[in-house]
Amino acid sequence: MRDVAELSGVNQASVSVVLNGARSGGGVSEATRARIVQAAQELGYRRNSGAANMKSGRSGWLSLLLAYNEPLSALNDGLMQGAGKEMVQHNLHLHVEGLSVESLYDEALWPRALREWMSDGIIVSYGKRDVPELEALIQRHRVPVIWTNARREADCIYPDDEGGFFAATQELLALGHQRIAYMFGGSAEHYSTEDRRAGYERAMRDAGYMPDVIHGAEQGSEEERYQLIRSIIKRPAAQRPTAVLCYSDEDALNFWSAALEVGLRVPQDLSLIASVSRPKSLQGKRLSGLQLPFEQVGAGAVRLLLQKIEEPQRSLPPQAVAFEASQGDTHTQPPR
Amino acid sequence: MRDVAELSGVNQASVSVVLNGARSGGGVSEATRARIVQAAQELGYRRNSGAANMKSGRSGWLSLLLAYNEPLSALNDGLMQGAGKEMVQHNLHLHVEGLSVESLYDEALWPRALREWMSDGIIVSYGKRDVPELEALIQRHRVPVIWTNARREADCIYPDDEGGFFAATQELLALGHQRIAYMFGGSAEHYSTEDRRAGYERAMRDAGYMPDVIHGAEQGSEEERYQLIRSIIKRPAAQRPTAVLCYSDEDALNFWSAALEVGLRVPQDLSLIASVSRPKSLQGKRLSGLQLPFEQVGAGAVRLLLQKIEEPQRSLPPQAVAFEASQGDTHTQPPR
DNA sequence: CTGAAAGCGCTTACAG
DNA sequence: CTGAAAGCGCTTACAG
Repeated sequence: MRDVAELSGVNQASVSVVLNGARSGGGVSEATRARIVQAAQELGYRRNSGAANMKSGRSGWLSLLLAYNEPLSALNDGLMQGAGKEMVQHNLHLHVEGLSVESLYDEALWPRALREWMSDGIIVSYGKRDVPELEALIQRHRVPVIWTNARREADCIYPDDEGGFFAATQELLALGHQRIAYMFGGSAEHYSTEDRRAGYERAMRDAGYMPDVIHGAEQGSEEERYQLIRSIIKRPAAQRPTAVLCYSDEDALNFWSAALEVGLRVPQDLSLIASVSRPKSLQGKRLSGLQLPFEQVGAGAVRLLLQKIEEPQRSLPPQAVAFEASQGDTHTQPPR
Repeated sequence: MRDVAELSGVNQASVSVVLNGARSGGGVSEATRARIVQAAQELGYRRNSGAANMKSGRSGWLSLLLAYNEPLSALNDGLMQGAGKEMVQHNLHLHVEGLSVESLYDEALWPRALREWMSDGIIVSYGKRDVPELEALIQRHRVPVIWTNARREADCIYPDDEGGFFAATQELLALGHQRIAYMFGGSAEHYSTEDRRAGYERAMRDAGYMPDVIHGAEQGSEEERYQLIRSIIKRPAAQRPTAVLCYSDEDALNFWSAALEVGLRVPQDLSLIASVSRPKSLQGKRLSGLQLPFEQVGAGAVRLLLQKIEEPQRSLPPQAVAFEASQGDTHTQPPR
């Protein structure tokens, strides 16, 4: 900056105002401004963000702490994009640190966003229900935090899994399905496991039908799980579900292939809906899916975090983000 | 830090040495050290990393610029993890910024890692073949850079797609397959599109067989693509391939479902191998896959970048990372 | 419209 | 073993 000032024949402070000044203009003539910009270009000037942050007390960074634990890490893209787009509007930047399980227990591996003062706030996407270690770490460091993809008492935002599966079940009911099964799935550590089933059951009960939750084989091998699915597809037609709602898209594809195996068509003979984080296809048809609304979760998390940064003491009420209606080629009227 | 010094009755500089000093000890007695650590805990001291970087001239961050463009963004996890693990060993931290297409053209959206001086070097994962805009941006900012997932003249590291598909073809040949087809795929912008096909063709020619590349429908709908696959499965047995190698796991699953539709079994009647970024299953069997070696690419990128930071002028030779042998349940001996 | 000065929170050589 | 001082590169209020 001193070099730029010298080359353009002005004071270093003027360079600061022109290149990074908050108020545009700031009392610098157009000619001077042009000279400074020119000089900065010539010298390849890049601001030292450490120095800038030190003075201003704000870094302009928000940190996203992303758990490495499969299968939840697949959620990255949507969250990042949603958060990123929202941040552009506030002239903020997103900064992602991976968070491995081990890193919670070894001080040397702690995310730097927690250990040091380097971002204005933190968005956590951990995915498990209870992480007391992480909780303690955060408490101790008094950083503004918003939790995503977790249902907690405050300061969180997550997809409305209960509502989404309720609505999807209603959609199938509206098409005329009555024997709608739910293929249970998910990790015991994640709220969605309970919530999705609950949404399905509520819709079934509301409509006066018995929920049919397909359990078992959760712990078994993939092979066992497939055999279970096959046995359901092979039920006599009058007992076979005409539609299956699945926690996971993998299971939906397994229903699909089991149907193929016995000569049933999807969706004419069997409707399928599952939640998906990215579109899935088979036979050139798109699996009807509830797209997880992670872009909105990401954007919402940024907005909440900005509030939290303003008023760190205030608890923010939990926020559930609605799914969009299921889209795809694998749900239709039931066979008559 | 001043507060910590006061509370523990020492000079601020001693606090710095104890809490963040490079050389352990640094000439501070054990008793003093303990008092200082205690005081820091009590006050919840967190170092201001901006100030620290400013003094030391090194930030301890490496930036990973990650393209948002589907479908390449799915590569995140492996790269991040591989890079992250390697960095821990050098006491460095990984910092990820998303890179959208638009951000290349709008100065306000440029990654901060480029605009500002805030990390010691950059790992780029963009995925497209040519990105002159990004190239120019980087050149202009004179930051040490390593490119991943791109085959370039220098300073890059990428999966050895040619070698991987060569080896997979040889594996199928070794099992006794002769009619091995290759389902073409990939984006025109990515080197793997060419390289995978080339690896397949080289293995076939080496063995004295005609390559059978299934083209067409690249631009068509998913439905058209599936019809093409179906027509191949419906060929008379003597002309039908006994094994298909696929660029994408989606196509492999489509071959699989087409086989199911006409009553062929996988792998007894049809072997399938595809490259995968995460495991895929159908019917409770795992698709035989070439696992993309992104963890190694990430770790290697960090090592290369550290070299580059030491000697920014030197061009580093391109580095291709081998795939592991294909694993899964869908390749076996051909039907007799 | 432009310049001089203070100070953000650290690290590092150096003096005691 | 401990302390005093300089200075990293900025921003911001203030003086001219």
